[in-house]
Amino acid sequence: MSTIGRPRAFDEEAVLDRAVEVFWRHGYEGASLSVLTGAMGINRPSLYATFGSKEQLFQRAFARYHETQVAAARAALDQPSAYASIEAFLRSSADGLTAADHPAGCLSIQGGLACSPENAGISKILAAGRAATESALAERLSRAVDEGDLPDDTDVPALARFVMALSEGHAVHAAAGASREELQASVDIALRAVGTLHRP
Amino acid sequence: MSTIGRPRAFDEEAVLDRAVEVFWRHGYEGASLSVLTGAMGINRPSLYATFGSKEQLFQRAFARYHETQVAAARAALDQPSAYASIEAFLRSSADGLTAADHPAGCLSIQGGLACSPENAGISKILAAGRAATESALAERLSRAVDEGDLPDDTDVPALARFVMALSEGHAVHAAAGASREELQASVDIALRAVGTLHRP
DNA sequence: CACGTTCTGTACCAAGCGGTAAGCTGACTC
DNA sequence: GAGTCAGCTTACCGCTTGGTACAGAACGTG
Repeated sequence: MSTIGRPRAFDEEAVLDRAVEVFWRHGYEGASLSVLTGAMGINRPSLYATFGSKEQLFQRAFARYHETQVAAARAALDQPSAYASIEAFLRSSADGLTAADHPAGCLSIQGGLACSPENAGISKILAAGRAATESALAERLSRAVDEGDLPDDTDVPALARFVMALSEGHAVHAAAGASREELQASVDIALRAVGTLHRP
Repeated sequence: MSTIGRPRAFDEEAVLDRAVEVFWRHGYEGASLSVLTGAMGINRPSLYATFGSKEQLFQRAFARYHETQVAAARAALDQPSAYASIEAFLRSSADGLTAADHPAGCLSIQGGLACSPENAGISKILAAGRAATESALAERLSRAVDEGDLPDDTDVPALARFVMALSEGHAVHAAAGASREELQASVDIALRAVGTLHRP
């Protein structure tokens, strides 16, 4: 914008990344402003001047989470076959859910599946994010049907839901301490189901 | 206990059921004492005299949830084959997650996957409950291996984890509004994977 | 009937919550 | 170097949180 006035003493994206981590670890309601500002290294008024409110900060954080984390899983859908896309999606999810450089699990679920009545909007935002990912999955699978890669009578929404639900369950497991190998072994089993779909 | 003194004006199990529903809908931290006492129809001091603290109330509520809800899914494991047990487990879970007489989803997950630091114990209690169900599943599958129903080289823990993770994912979906039929269609796909295990 | 006992209702507590007003600090322009 | 504007710091706001002290009400017992 402008260079007049005292320059900002922090990098907006950097402090946003710290906020992502706090929300990820403690959820929306569990992340108090004191913990947030402590982790972000800025004071309350700076937070409010920059992001507006706790809820707006969360939305920014959630958007950034999608850019930096969910994008990888979505990119995995660029595989030549439906099977390969699902495998890549599930494997990269499992990797992301158990990566060492950030909290275990998934912000879309840790963030606040259940909230107090006044924060019900947060649950909706998270659900919308998950639904968008599921839609991307369904679109990829629909293309596979068009290309003859999957049978015409494939229940595409159900298959997308199955894959997404498994990934969400893995997120729950990861948050409880499951290892990467444990999740990948579960993926192995899921892929057996997908394998049966290719040969009608 | 004793009949001396003023008799209690409420039924302990009845008010506990109301507490279960509030925790289920709003999670541990999202369920304030005001909302809890309002739904339970008792005053704060009665709640504390009867249950001790909010956390102890939650533990009682979670135990009751297991008795009344999770027990059905566990009972589904009493089927003659591993396939039938898994199918019954997943189908009864899907039914329970979308029943009309209580909130959608699962208290074990809605309750508080992520919490503020001082309530981290709640997440652990919930995780332990889920782990217990997964163990019951694994035990049933292990028996199936012993009986020759599943191949000797079956990765039993992974299969149990797969089934449990899918069920948890369905809980996430149900909380976001998924219908019973949508979940059952996802179960249909999962069962394809299980079907391939029976014929080695 | 008065007693001890136990529950209920009101009214309250300290602490933490999300959010903000006001003044100081620092970097730029003129 | 004075003026200006944005950001930082401190201290505070009203409100809600989980939890409790205290007095009154309802019972069984002497």
